[in-house]
Amino acid sequence: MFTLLLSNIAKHIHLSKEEESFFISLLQLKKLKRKQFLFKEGDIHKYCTFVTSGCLRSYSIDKNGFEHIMQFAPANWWIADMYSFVAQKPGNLNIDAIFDSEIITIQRTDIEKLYQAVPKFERYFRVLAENSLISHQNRLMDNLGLSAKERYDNFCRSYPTLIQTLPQKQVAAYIGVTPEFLSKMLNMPITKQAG
Amino acid sequence: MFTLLLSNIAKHIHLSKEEESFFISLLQLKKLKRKQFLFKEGDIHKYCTFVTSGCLRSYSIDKNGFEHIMQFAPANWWIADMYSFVAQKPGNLNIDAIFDSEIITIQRTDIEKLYQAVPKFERYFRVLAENSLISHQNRLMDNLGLSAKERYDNFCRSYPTLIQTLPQKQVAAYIGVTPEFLSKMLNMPITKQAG
DNA sequence: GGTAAAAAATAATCCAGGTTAAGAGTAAAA
DNA sequence: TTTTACTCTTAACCTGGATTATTTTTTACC
Repeated sequence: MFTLLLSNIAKHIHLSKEEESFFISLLQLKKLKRKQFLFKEGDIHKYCTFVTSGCLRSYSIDKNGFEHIMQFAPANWWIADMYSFVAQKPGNLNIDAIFDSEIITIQRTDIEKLYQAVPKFERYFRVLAENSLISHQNRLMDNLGLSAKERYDNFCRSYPTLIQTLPQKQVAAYIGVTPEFLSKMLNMPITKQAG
Repeated sequence: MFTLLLSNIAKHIHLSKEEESFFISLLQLKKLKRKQFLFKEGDIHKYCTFVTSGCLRSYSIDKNGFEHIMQFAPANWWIADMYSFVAQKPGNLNIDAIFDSEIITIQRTDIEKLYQAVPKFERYFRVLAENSLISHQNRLMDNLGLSAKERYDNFCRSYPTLIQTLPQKQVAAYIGVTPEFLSKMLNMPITKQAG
């Protein structure tokens, strides 16, 4: 039930039996149906979420009504509106389930308790934040320097499993093109494709 | 000498006199001349850097030879090629000084020692990484959803001091347009500017 | 299975921002 | 104080990707 999360944590820090059971006592299990929201723009984010099955996404909606996907979270990933979660102010993101999903949540106030009781968790979440920062920096550079085709190829390389199950539309909203252009690009004769 | 850094740290964690002097013993002071490199693409990043005066920048160079700026680091900011620093592999970024600068560096191996000796620093760097993550996420959404003019206005709002001292070219390389287009945009009649 | 809704394909037209090139300021270095 | 090298501007032209609209295919759900 919690094994996926515990083994994820074990990669970074070692917990005693007591620490582990204290941690588990702070967790809640939930299920989300496809298209069900975990968090809406304007809410204040109270939970950090770990996905054990299915897939969630976080995205913002720009002033023209277009969705831009910040992150996909398949099994074994954390997801949150970091800004709202950290600052405890209304967030700009929406988070919902792309497929039926099972998640584990932990409340913000409980994370603070956890940091007090088991400071090792500061390390775990530091490493997570650093890795997430690195991947966002990479993505930013890709958006500034690569063509749509290159960003698409990158995406396929980074998420070989996801690309098979996700609607094209969602991929377009992640790499930063319209669904129409992505379709055109994928059906373009090979000879015309940019490397 | 180290007061700027110490007061930055004091905002997040409290250090005893012993902890403080141990920390200081790990630091090195350096000076960089304008245009001098701290780090070049392909190097393995051994230092984390805190700027006490002047301004550094980190940037990558795309396959067409264009620079894209990841971060400006004026006084009171940290800067590093996080990927290279964390993974200890050759990095993709360059870091150099835009103006003559004074910096404090700490070696990666010493940071690990610091985490062992004073675990509170895990918290300090966790909070830093989280804040940095939030601002990179914001920037990513801005790049996906806003026009060049809006990104420029955002930049002016976020860095009111920097905008006065930076060459336009550097601002263009940050917001993701060519210097030519930025110039055109800034000299466009007000009536034609997008909101 | 039937049908309503969403997703994908196709195509014509449009535009924000890129490209190229050349000249005019301006700062730095010698 | 004169080179030398950036930086900024201007302008004509170009293009990757957006927009809009219509049709076809797939998927979800009764």
